[in-house]
Amino acid sequence: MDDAHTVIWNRPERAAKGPAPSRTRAEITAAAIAIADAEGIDALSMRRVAKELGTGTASLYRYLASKDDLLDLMLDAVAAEDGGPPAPTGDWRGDLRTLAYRSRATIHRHPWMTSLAAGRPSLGPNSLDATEHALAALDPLGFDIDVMITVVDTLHAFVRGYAIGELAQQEAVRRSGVGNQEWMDAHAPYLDKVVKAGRHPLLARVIRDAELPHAADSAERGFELGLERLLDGWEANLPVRP
Amino acid sequence: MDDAHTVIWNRPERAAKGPAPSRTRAEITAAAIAIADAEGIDALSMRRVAKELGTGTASLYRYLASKDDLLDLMLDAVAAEDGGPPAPTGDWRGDLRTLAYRSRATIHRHPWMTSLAAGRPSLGPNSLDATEHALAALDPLGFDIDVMITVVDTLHAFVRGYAIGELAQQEAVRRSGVGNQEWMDAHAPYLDKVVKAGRHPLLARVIRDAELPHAADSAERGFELGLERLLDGWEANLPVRP
DNA sequence: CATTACTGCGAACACTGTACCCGAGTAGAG
DNA sequence: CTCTACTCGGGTACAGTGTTCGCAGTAATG
Repeated sequence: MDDAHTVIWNRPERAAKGPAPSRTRAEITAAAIAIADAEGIDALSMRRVAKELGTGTASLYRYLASKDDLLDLMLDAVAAEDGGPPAPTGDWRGDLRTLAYRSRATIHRHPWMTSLAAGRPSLGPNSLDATEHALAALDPLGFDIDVMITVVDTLHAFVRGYAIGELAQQEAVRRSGVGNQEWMDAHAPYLDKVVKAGRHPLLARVIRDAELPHAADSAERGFELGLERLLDGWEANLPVRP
Repeated sequence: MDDAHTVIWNRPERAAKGPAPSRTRAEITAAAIAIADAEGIDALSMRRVAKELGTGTASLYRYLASKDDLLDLMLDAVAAEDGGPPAPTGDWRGDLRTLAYRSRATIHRHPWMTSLAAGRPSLGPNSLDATEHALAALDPLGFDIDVMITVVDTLHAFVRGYAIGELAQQEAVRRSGVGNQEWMDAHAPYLDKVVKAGRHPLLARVIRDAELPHAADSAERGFELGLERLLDGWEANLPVRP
């Protein structure tokens, strides 16, 4: 069995013999990302990609073994799009913060990422680069290598999880085709009923008294607050330098 | 326009007139969850659910407006399955920890949750219950209501994001149909190449020296570590009690 | 220059979600 | 008790999906 090609990153772009391919994997990936960005992940079909590229649908399967491979390529392409992560500055808090904000911004630019990452670990070269740089920011702290992994994992988990929560709202609005105001109007009577039922006193307090949910930058501020507490947690557990 | 029924939770189970429906929404939801648990989210189709229930496919649309509605119902049903969250004990760290572990366990029992939650805010009654209880655990701490929201959000974000990372691996294995060992074998030569290339010294150190990734309970320990740091972060920022 | 190994791609297959329509059956009104 | 209005179940159909097959054409190799 030809094991070498079962992993997309190991497949050669061009064959040894035969005519030159008229398209590249990068071209196909870019077209797919453009579609997903503009019309959502549900609009991304092989036929749609082919149409965008002015080619036959079946031709795509000369470059990709499956649609899943295309999704892998999309995830990795996105990981590289802003020229790779910045170099460590020595200020580990700032570095991690920057990393987190950039990661969140990337997800916002490509909302479909969140639904994709759910069933797909990314081992693409650009994703590996990103992990390397996150580790580099932590390196001077003197953490155990195992602890460093958990720090990076936790940071990623928080960013991913938080961004998913943010986008779930937006996606629901987009999917149902109604505007944000109409969506809130549609749910308001239901939430009112919940509050009036009295079995959720704290939720009622949230709906009545909380200011953050109504703020224009509520997601921004919630993200900042969560992130800073996370950093605080590590700062309180720095290893003793020898 | 009939706004009241545009939200699934407001739709009456039974119509005012006419014959009694032979199935319930709960029955359909349970069948769908069983399929998704056993065969993965990709195997969940309306025809498959209908077959499981011994009914016609089109009949399902008497109970649900769309497949998306079914997915919403599934998410909310899962939120209720272990009899609701436990009551606050006064030990806020313990309470939040319990909540986090239960949430993670639920996701592990139903891996498809992660791919669904990506595009769907959960406003079902059971999901609201869960939020209420999380807020209750925090109530005695004297946090501002807005801060309480961010704490709950951040905790959820971490748990969701971390569990997604865990399941991505498992899902990839399940999807490709090969065992965990075969999967690692298939990727090993590629990772070796990366290490040998020398441009990822810290990743190389991880692959060579780290013990955690090879431990049987690596995910468990990583989760615990991340969670404790998160709790540390809040503990370091408790409000001054008057 | 024949051979070989590739490329592009139309057509087809087995699926999917769901709209439409029908006969059958039931509940409330008179 | 009859009538009528409405709901239920479900067969059929449609548009769309990912993917495979087979064939014609092309570029490099020996």
